[in-house]
Amino acid sequence: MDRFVSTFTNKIDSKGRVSVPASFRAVLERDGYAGGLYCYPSLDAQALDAGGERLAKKIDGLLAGLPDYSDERDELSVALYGDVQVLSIDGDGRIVLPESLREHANLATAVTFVGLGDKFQMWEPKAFEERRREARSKVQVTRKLFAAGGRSSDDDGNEGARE
Amino acid sequence: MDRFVSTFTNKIDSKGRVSVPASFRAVLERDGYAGGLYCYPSLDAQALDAGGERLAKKIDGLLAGLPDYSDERDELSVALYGDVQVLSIDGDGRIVLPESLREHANLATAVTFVGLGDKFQMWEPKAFEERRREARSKVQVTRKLFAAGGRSSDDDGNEGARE
DNA sequence: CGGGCACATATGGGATCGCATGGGAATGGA
DNA sequence: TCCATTCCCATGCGATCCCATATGTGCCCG
Repeated sequence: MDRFVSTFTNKIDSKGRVSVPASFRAVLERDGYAGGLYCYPSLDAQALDAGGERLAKKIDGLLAGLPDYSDERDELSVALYGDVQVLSIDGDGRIVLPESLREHANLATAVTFVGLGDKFQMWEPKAFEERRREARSKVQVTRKLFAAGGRSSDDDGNEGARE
Repeated sequence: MDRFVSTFTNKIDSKGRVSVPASFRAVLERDGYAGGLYCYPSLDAQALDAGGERLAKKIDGLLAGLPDYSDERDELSVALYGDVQVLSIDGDGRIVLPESLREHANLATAVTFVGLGDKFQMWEPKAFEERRREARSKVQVTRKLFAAGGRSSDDDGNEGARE
């Protein structure tokens, strides 16, 4: 297993600690774990994005695509790197979320970890339920577009993966 | 044999375990079994979809087509990866269905496994009976359309493969 | 041709292990 | 000295493993 998959909800204890789901930790180690977890506010949601080395490389890759000293690059650099925190995982597989991050995602007593392949997100549980509902209904639409769109080689794939 | 075929109904025991039909397990192993079974709620039915590595790659393929950090990608990721569970198969060929999945498919005491070629579905037995009846009558209609259109060779193929 | 034996599968229960969680002790910085 | 952070250990629950039983199916041998 080398991707972040499925969702887990864990509690935040009185010291602000949260267990990272064991399966996610396993992925991180396979990913060339360097003692830290990269974590930053999601750009377009009240959630946090996090991942290991692979995610860090992806961000680098995104920036590399933009010309040096362009406004876009500066903005993206700030947006992506500016708020990144490196969270260390303690001996029991737990992390501590800094105040600034908890605030952005509105985290108080529990955290829902959502695997997204290369990275994972951390949500306030109720907010995630809402988001999931939304995503589902939108996918229904997207799916119809795929089916109607007609890239036939992909078509097979879609049929298999969706239904 | 490299496709999931035919249907089986097995019981859920007091711990929530269900035996995966032996023939399905055989398919999974041929599929490059990596210790887990990918399973997620069907988007448009009260059932679960499941498969092996091949199915996982299809999901990846879908996402690979979308740019990083696009809204579409995020939504698909959440809807697909977020809901996916990796179920491990124990030494006796059984899996445990998490509460969230059982709920979606309304599974309580038994599960009907339905082979669909690349993947298979898990249904509450009565719900599946209902669904099967429906499918049968629709096939009748489809068949008449084919017959009218005139490609008779395809006729056989579809009918055989689907139901 | 028939009986019985061997094997595979499904199912149930007990024992063990790992993980999430909570709290106290040690450490370090202001 | 006080507060915050990190380390270490204890515990309870759930998940996983292992073994036992039942039911059936095919095969071999009489």
